[in-house]
Amino acid sequence: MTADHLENRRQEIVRAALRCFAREGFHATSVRDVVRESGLSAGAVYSYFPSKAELVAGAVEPILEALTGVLDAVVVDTDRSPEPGRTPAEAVAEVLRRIYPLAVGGEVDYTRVAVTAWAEGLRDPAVRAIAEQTYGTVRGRLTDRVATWRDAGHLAADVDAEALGQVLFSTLVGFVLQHALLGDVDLDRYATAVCLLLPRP
Amino acid sequence: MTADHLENRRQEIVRAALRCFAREGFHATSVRDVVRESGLSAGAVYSYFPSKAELVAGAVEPILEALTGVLDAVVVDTDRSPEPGRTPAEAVAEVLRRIYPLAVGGEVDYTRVAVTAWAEGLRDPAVRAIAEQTYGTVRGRLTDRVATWRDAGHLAADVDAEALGQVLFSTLVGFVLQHALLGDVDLDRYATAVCLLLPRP
DNA sequence: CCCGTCAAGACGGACGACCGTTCTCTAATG
DNA sequence: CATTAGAGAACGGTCGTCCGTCTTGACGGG
Repeated sequence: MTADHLENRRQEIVRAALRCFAREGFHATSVRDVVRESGLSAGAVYSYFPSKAELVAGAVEPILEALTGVLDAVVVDTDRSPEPGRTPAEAVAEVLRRIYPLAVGGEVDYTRVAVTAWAEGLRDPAVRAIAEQTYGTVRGRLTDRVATWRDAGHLAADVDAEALGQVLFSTLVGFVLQHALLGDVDLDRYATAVCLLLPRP
Repeated sequence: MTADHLENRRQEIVRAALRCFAREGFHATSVRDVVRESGLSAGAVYSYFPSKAELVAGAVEPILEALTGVLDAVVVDTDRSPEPGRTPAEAVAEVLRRIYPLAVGGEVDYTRVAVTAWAEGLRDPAVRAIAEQTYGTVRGRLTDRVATWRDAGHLAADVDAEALGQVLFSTLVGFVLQHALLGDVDLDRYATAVCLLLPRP
């Protein structure tokens, strides 16, 4: 088996699994469901993933990687600009606008997978590790932006950048939750509202 | 069986179930687990709850009711004051401060149950209905506060109150998620940071 | 050029464990 | 004695996983 073939099959299976997970969550989808959705056999799936838990981890990881990717792209764009023209809140809004089409534009709604991944992270150490690492990175970037913004004199010198980074992070995950669970949030209106936070003095 | 006895037993079972759910989530806790935790028998549990799904719903409902209760209390307090002295962000911070001891001060960490309830709401219509109703109410209250604040001239007249209400709601659920999943948020620092979001002009 | 060989990928039924739920029996109460 | 809450074994079904069987396609000897 060539390495290419192995990787292709793995991705095929992961995509089938994600369709199932988005529909029913991790626990309510059986391995049989994934097998059926993938068009393969149980034996075939188990020759690419040693257990259901590994399949879950394999499905969660690329989603969170995409999030850090987008965030880094926005930060890089910002760093390139001559001066920090965006407030930290505007940076968050930009991240939202960029990640939205990736999250809900495809065949699966990744916001639904994200919410089930949060729940799974509470008990599965592997998922938790992925979440801690990724979300830690994302939040750290936001904290850095806040600190820079504060040190440029736009916020009081004693502002707690880390806590404010946590709050801005909340506006990201809060959008994900409301989109997945309540389904009544509009990206543009939400992003616009985010930009009202931490206004320039 | 007296109505008192029935209600006491039901609450006993619900509390045992919540301990299990906070540990492992809904799907990973079996009815046997709840039976063991409650010290009763399977037959007894099933004579108070017709199914596991009802048990889940019975566990989720009082948690969300507590949330709306606290929110209403804060809104009432605010309405009593001679003028709206609190910004909408400060109202959110106050809700956080009041609900925190209820959520994590007892024998179970309700933020963990909340996160698993979100995931369950994606697929269980009964849980979803409870979440939609409660969170809809909470968000509506926040939207009202924003609209009042805007109409008092503290925000531009064309501000989208509903969207800003959604953003403020995100800071609530975002705290819950970060507390449950990452465990590294400090209530006081977070609440203080929330207050910075919408400063008085 | 054709056919026999062989290895590897895929298949899908089988397995034990455990699931949610039910039902009969027991014990204690008033 | 009548009634009923509670106990816990038992049931059919489904779970995750494994493994024996089969298909397929590349390759080399005649």
